[in-house]
Amino acid sequence: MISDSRLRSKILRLFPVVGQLSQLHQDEFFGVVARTDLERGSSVCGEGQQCTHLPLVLSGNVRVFKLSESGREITLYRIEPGQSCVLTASCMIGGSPFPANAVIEEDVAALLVPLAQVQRWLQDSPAWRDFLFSLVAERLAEVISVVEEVAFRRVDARIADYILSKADASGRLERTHQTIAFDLGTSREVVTRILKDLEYRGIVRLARGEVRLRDRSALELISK
Amino acid sequence: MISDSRLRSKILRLFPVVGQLSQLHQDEFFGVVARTDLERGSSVCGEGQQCTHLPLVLSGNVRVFKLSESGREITLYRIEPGQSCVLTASCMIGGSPFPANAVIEEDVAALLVPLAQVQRWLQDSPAWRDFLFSLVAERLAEVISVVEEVAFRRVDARIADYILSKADASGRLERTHQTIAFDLGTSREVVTRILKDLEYRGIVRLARGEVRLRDRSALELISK
DNA sequence: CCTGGCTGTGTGATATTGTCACATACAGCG
DNA sequence: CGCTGTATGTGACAATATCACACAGCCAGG
Repeated sequence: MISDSRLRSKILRLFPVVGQLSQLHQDEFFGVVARTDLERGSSVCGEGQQCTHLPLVLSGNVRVFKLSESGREITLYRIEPGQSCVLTASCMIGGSPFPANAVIEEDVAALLVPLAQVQRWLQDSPAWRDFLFSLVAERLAEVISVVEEVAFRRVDARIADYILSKADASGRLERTHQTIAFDLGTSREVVTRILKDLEYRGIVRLARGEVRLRDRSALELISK
Repeated sequence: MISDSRLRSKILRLFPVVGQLSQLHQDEFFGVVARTDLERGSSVCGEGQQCTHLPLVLSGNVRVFKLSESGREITLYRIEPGQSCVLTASCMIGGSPFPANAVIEEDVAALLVPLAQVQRWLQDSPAWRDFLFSLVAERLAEVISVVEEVAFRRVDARIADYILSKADASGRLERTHQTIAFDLGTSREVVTRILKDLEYRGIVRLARGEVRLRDRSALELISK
């Protein structure tokens, strides 16, 4: 039950779909959803697990990834505030098990919507249907672009993209080589070598746990 | 408009969901859907194209794939009879462009459902909702498993799997090395080399445009 | 029947990426 | 200080991708 009006308006801002529900369903929404906090590092859905609630993320983020037997990982996508775990959603509805792992990357505050309501609003609200379908379509597109990346692009170009897109305004990126490797689905050594080469060429500066961008345009060239 | 009763029963067999629509919607279904034939080799959805109908496949199949600039390809999944192009579906509903290519692999007969009906039945029929959601969930799972394959498995193991799963009862597989490479997202030379090695080891026999399985258990070992 | 031309296959050379095995460097802490 | 993890650096070698080209089987037109 959500009564705090500040929280309500935050919810409405992040999930405009809630505002598009009928007054009745909106009341029901605030009545049945539960707020949870999930701590950084905790695992959300194990491989093959069944889910009974649809989580709507208010803050923090969740990394959804695949694990290999040899200890490598690859990130499929991240769930950011205003989004939801559609894999959860589709598995709930389709009844299949969850085909990946998910861990909290930054402390998450989320709302849990029980399966029954998810289904009912799906029936009653076009906005809710669009919301869920758009989420799934978006994810499918994201995962397809991961396939494209892994299958066709060179690792140096992917690392270049990674730095360009994740570095903060001052060009700093706080990650270990291992973290980057886990995101990209490659091995730590490869990341180390490519970064070292970029440093040698004066394009980045390296320090323990951090990459600093020096020459943005050169990196853009490498990212092609 | 579908009036042929043999066709009707085929549709009901391939798409049980149609039988679960209300009588009214079922009549509407047979009234509004159009039958199309698509010829082998024709391209269905170009990258970035918008779709206005949901195609339900009755026979034949469609290969959905990604193209790289360098001329490589990778198959994301195939649409078989009884299935539909959910990418189409989710793009229709989510409004985003289609992020891949699709070509007819074997001549296709399909039904086209206009967007308006797709949306309306989504509202009225739980069975229809489940049908569409399950399709999307399935595709998402398929594409995720492609990511896993490409990122983590060795090409020889993937080729072994490929032969085991696609060869007919007598162990024959009619494909060129290029075709296999396109499916797996690797290059033709790599396929040639691995197959040649398998032949040298007595596990397969090669001929122009065909692979013949000789030693199933050895291949299963390679596929791990 | 011969002969191009096309498609499919074979192969070496070289670059990139993944794996294994260690070495070294840095940070925090008693 | 020295100890203990975590993070990074690197050589050697295996697997894969790319490039360049050779050659083999098939087939249509002469």
